[in-house]
Amino acid sequence: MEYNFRDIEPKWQKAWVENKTYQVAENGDKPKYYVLNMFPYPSGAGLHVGHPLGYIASDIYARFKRLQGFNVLNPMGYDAYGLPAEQYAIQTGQHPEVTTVQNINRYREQLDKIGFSFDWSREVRTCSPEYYKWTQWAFQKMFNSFFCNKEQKALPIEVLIKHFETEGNPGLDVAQSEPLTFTADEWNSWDEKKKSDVLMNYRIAFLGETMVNWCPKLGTVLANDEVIDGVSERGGYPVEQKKMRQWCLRVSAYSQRLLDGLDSIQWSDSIKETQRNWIGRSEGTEVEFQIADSDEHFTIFTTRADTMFGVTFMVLAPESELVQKVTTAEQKKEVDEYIKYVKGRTERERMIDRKVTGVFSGSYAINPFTGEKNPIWISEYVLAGYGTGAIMAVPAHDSRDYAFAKHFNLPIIPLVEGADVSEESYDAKEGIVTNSPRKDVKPYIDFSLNGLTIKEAIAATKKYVKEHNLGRVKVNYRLRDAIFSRQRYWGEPFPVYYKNGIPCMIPEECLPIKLPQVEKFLPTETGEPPLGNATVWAWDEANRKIVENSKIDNKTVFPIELFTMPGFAGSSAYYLRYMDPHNDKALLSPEAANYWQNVDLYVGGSEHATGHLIYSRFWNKFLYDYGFSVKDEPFQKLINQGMIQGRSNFVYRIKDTNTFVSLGLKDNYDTTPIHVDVNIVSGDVLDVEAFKAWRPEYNNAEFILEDGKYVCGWAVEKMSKSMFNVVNPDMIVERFGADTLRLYEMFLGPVEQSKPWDTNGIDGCHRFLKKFWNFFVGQDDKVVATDAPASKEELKSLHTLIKKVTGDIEQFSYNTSVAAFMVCLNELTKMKSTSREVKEALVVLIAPFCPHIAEELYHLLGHSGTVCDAPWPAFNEEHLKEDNMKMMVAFNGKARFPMEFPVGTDNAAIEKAALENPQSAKWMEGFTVAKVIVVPGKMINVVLKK
RNA sequence: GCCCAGAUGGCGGAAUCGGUAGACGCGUUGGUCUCAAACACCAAUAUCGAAAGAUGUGCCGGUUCGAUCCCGGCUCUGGGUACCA
Repeated sequence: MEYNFRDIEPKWQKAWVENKTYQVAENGDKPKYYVLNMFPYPSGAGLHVGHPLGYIASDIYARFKRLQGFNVLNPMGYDAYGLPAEQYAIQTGQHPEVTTVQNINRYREQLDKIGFSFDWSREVRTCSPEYYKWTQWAFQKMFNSFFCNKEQKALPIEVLIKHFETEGNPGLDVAQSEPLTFTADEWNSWDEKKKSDVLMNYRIAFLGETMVNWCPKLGTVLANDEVIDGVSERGGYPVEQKKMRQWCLRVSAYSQRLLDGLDSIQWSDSIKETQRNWIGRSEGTEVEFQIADSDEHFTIFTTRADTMFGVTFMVLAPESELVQKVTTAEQKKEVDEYIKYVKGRTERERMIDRKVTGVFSGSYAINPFTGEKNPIWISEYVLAGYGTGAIMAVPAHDSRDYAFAKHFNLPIIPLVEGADVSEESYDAKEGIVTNSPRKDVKPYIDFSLNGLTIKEAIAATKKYVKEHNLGRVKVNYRLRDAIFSRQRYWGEPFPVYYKNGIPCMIPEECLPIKLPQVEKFLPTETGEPPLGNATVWAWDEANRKIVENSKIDNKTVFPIELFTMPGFAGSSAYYLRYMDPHNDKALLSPEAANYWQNVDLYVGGSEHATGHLIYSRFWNKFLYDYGFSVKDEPFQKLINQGMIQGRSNFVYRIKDTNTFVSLGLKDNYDTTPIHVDVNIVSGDVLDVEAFKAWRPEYNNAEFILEDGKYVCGWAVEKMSKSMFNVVNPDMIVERFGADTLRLYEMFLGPVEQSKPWDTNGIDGCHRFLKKFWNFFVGQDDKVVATDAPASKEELKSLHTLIKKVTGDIEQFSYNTSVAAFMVCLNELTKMKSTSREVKEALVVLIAPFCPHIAEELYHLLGHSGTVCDAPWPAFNEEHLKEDNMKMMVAFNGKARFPMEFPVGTDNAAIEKAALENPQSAKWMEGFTVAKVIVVPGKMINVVLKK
């Protein structure tokens, strides 16, 4: 009987569904293991062979863990909200829900063919109301929370309100948008609106003013890449920087915890490093500067407190509120012009052309260390959003300050011994401090840094600043709060209505607030977001229900928020929902949370390093603070699978003709390379007839062949439709079977590495499975297996494999596992092994990789039940023990010939035997032996000298 | 610019602790089977060389009896990030 994957695979896939083989429940008798893939966005293009790579890798791990006796949760779902479906809706009028469901069904069909062990009974979709009820719920929890810096956790907003009522806010150490000061009396005297506004300064989900790219003509906010040269990509309308009220999440409050948490999880160093940079912790000093001839003062932030004596000017961000205060009457016109100029520049423009710009404000600041008056400048190179939006400029030791000083001809004072600052600044934090204070001026204060190293000088300055009340030591984070609203249709609606300008939460019992129907998916004519098109979108407070907009009276019926949530809202806590997906009383039950805890293994692309993987950790930490999640970190171990690239093929058309020339001859002509569908090319040889049929314009194409063949060129590129290099997994499954696809995807190379797909190589894996099948099944359709004990060689071969595969799977080194299978099968075939013991073990070993063939053979071996519940074969070291050790004799490190010794031979005897071996004489001729190094079992190294 | 990762045959990639570099697969070449092709099987396949042998893991240098592996410097490729003071 042949290996008939076309019968075997659908048969077992059906059996798994019928027997609910992969459904799991909390089970206290077994240890749990939670394997998770980043859930896909179901795009209209369907899956290509690159998509399942991570799913296969995690499926192998999940199956392996199950065979080892773990209760494995391996769920799958869809990140179903997103822009492409909405864009498609705008173009075609087709409701996003319709296309999304179509795409999901297509994905499911494709996934099912590959034989995953997903528990589909736990499927979630971010766009289903049963799911986004809990996204809305979490948002409300964040709205009703603030972050206490002292306890480093979220607390209910009522705690803060109580504090305000009794003590006001002095001395409060909480995360906030900007510093405010008020007393209890002031608080108590404020009306509802004012209180609401003040609380926004503290809530974890809050309405905040943020800078956005605003296009007045389109009436919408544009993302950075939708703006080109200051005008909108679509329409070419002017775009300006505008402060807009948006929902935000106070992710920045969790900066330190997000940073510290990285030490406790097993992620790759590179992704941890990316997150550390993104969080951007920097320890520095805030120093107060008095404005000359004024009572005003301002604060700057610096990490280089050692350079206080090298300050030659100050710079404010153009958006800083201080700008108006420091601008003098004479400079006002110039400053206003500059501010106007900066406003017209987008972030993108600033990035591309980095010219030095700025304007003098007319005022001076007094340097508390030198007493000198430093001019205050305004320049866009200082960012309002970081630190205090004001800096002290030390041109000698900061390249940006240096460029500015050179451009505006400002003084430069070097502060490091031997530093040459005539051509560029000296930015390194190494060297001995000098000129601090300068020897040619009378010291202003009794404080010197001269002679100290830079590190010592920073510490000494910090100490001085603290003791003399000139400022404070401060830690800054680069991490920004996340903007949480979008002016789009296809996303979660906010459970918020506006009562006389005050945002109010729709009661928790009324959730979910379902996305309303609209006729058009574009912004309204008055410039409102698409939800403005909904006619039933108002909140009747008394009757607690959604009603027609026409009923809005702002007394009992109020408008509902028109923004929707961004993509990361639904994907931030989905792993918790998988633990208890059908619970309509809570996000998840405490029982489920306590049993499944957190994700043990998370598999997905590294492109989410600074998006999803930060938001998710933030979201989980927030839920952890309230006890909904039982672990501070959501994903214990993370594997980033690489991309599968496409391997494109080219044909070469001779210019202005319809003649195509083969690769080897193309240099004789003036040709244009043209992408050709990889599915009509085999082994880089073009199927000429298929090419003619491919497109009408090639019907009468002519070819210049080499050796009777048309050879195509090739290149590795991204797998995409436009390059005609997309390979569909369905086609591979049809031709070779799911088991072959799974095996080959893993065999291509390390999971974490990007590598090109080449369908030609798949034959090797398919051949292996055919041989594997033939090893078990004889001519008469019966499994050939004898109960006689396995020979020593068979056991050695088998246990080498057990050891290798067990170790490899733990380390996600699947490609070498596959190679080990091939070697082992080869050996066993040569031995004509018929041992049942060996075959039983082999079936279980291959089950994680190729579950269908394993299941079939398991049954042919006489088992009922599923191979998924078989025990993983135990490794026995005894079988690998050798009688002899094979060693290489090397001369000066170069290996020459092998020798064998019984295990346990002592080093002296080995040395003697090696030197007396007749082959050695040849190499030792003309040399004397300096010493001999014996590495038992490996190497006998004879060190020779003349 | 800064941070991270990587560079090994014609190709994808092995070498898990510093010990015979190139496992395994593809491709290529030769052979067996076949009227023939396909399939299958066997053999060879880093480079130079008839061979003995020599040279080889991006480049230069170092440590070591011995380096793909450790150290210093450089080049290139991929990814992230960007006036973050």
